[in-house]
Amino acid sequence: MSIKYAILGFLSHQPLTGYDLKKMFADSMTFYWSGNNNQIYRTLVDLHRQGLVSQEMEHPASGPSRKIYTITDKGLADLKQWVVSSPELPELRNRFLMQLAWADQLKPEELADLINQYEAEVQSKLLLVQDYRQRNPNAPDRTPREEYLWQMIMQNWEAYYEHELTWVCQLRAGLSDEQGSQPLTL
Amino acid sequence: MSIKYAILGFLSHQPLTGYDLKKMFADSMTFYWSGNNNQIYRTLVDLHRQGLVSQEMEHPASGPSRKIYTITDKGLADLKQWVVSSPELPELRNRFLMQLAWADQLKPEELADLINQYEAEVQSKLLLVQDYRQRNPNAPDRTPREEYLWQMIMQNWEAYYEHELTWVCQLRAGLSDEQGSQPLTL
DNA sequence: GTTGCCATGTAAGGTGTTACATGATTTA
DNA sequence: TAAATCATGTAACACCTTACATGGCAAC
Repeated sequence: MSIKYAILGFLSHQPLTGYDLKKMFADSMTFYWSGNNNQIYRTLVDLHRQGLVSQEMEHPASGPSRKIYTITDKGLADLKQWVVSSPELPELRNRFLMQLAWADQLKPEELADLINQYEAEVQSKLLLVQDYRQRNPNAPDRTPREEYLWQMIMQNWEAYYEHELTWVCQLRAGLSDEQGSQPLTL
Repeated sequence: MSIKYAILGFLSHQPLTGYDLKKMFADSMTFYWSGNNNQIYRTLVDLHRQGLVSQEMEHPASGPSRKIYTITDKGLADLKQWVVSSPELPELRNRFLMQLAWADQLKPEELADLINQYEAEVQSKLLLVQDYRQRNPNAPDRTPREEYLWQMIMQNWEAYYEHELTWVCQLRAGLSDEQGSQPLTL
């Protein structure tokens, strides 16, 4: 359960409502969640039960009432304990690679088409990430080291999509060169 | 539901039992599944109900009886339809990046330690993938184009872990250089 | 006055993992 | 005779997504 720590992480910067978190997930780029309500609100209830966050109701004169969650010392400790725990290998599920794996029944044009579509997807995502990174140069409340870490995280994503693009080019080149006779020397 | 197509894909080469599939997933490298029984056997039942595979019981004189599944024409058509369907962006969940994101409370040694652990994980996985690729030079029943595609799939994985390693080196370099003062020019 | 945003939540279902259960056969 | 492998399956649970439901306020 890793959304738990994503939430604790966001809360370690500032108190937030469920709705705030939902938005943060939705446009975070680096955190893959769909930003769906169900998980967020349930997890918040759970965190509260475990004493990792405290809850405060706010009934503003205008606007709907909201529950503001603040991380507790216990929550901070739990977060830190997770942060130093052994990192795992990334989970990478590339549906396109599976399509390729069984693509031999396709005609050359069909295969080329598939590859082009994938390239276009990756390309547009890359632009999104680059754009996002330029629009969010640095958050004001971050230490230099933290800022550096976040930049490197963004760069990791950017590099991933860039490498994916160059790989696609290689793939296509190898296919047009007489259907891949000397692909391994590329 | 993408394990469905992974199974159909394997069956498009040859008839297999659930147990065969389980082993293939377990040591496939490129297909991330845990190779757990539950999903495989359930999916096979489901595929059979849908008429995408046919089932044949075998009661060998020695050894347990087994159910051999063979892909049908309908199954082949379904597989092909999926293979040409629009590819999606890969799903990449990197727990380590999330740990980094909230790592600012750590002492420099703790952070360095975390990074080293991640590097070691990636390094050993890379060796595994490289080793696997060299041990399985080419399957006998593949067309040249198919062989090429599988090689490129393996290369995609290999390249991913390689890039992850170089990124880790950059990350560390930027941290030791006076805590990331000029990280962006890397 | 209707669309859109703020804000909370629930229902239902799909997807994936771990662990359990069974029984025969092969190998050490 | 004990352990490993072949072979099939179930139970329970964790995780994640889509869609639904409600209601107030703001802006056009």
